[in-house]
Amino acid sequence: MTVQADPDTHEQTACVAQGIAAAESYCLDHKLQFTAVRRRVLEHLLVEHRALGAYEILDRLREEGLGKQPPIAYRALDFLVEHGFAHRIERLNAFVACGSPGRSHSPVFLICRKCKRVVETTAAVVADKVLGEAAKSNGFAIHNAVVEAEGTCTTCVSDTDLPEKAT
Amino acid sequence: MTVQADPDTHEQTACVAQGIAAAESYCLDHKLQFTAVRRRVLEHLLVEHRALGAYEILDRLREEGLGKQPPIAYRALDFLVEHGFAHRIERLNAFVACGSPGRSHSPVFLICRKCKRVVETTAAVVADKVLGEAAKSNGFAIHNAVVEAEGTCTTCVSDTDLPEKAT
DNA sequence: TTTAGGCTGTTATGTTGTAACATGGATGGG
DNA sequence: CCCATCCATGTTACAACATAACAGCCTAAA
Repeated sequence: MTVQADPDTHEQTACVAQGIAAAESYCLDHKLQFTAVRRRVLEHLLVEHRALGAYEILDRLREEGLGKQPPIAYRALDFLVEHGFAHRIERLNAFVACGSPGRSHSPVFLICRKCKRVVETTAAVVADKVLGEAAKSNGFAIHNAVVEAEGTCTTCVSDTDLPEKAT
Repeated sequence: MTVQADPDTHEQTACVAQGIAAAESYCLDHKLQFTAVRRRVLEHLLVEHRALGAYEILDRLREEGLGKQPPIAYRALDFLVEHGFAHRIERLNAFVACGSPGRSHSPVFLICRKCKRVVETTAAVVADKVLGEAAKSNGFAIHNAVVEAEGTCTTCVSDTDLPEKAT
């Protein structure tokens, strides 16, 4: 995936433009409406590169005059998630832009406790395989899997106290 | 882990007694108070063998005269989770009894969409290996991981569509 | 007996999410 | 052109999940 180290310069980077372009073309191809609200929500998610709560997004939409009530934000987020432009982070009740829009994948999320940044990485093959086996031996048919890990990212790990341990 | 096929006979099985006994002895060893509320909540979780919401548990405590307000349930659940007798299922905002209390493990949850049953299986490989690698290459130190898969269990997969949820 | 710690009781409120219905704009068939 | 249809948005109202903050109470140790 694309990783952007410096949030300050991030807003202007190709990251955002690429994400928007990908969504745009996908929507064109699939006759979906990439409306102002949906676009703006995706832009916010792309710019932040961290998980944003629905109400956090709603606040921004309000400031921009794009919507006032929760359903506005939730509907846009549902759309983005449904079509693979964003993911929901269960652990945080929040949403993050997808790092690989268009491609079907089994994302793994690394969530930094301190800065709340979310890195999406694809450990697809192994995760699918191992989970698949676990499911099979328990008679489960998996529709949808979530792998989320909370920890400390490189930039934050140097900062303060705890060196912390794995799982 | 222990899997219990028939919920009707489940209530009386060793499953519950074992879980309670494990918690009891752990609490003794660690000078923790295994109070009535905590015990009862764990019993409910063990009996159900599926994820229960905090308010669902609270309802039962109410019926039994063990508590009326949300904090009662949440505090008991926090205790159980903190000491490894239960897990929180992020995806469902709900809680389930731990299948391997006392042992440190990296649980994977298989959640049935229809009957809401939760099977806990230990695919340590997923957490340790896959996540470990992903984390390493992204400079993350993992504290805590969640692997949750939603799907359809054996008994429900045959039914095709309908009959959701047990209670 | 006093004190400190931990559990429970209670109020109040914060946060997240959705059901249900109304409005309005675009599009395509007649 | 007009209407039916679809889909997005606007709005109200509420449901579901969660916690802050403080009060009371019991027990165990000093």
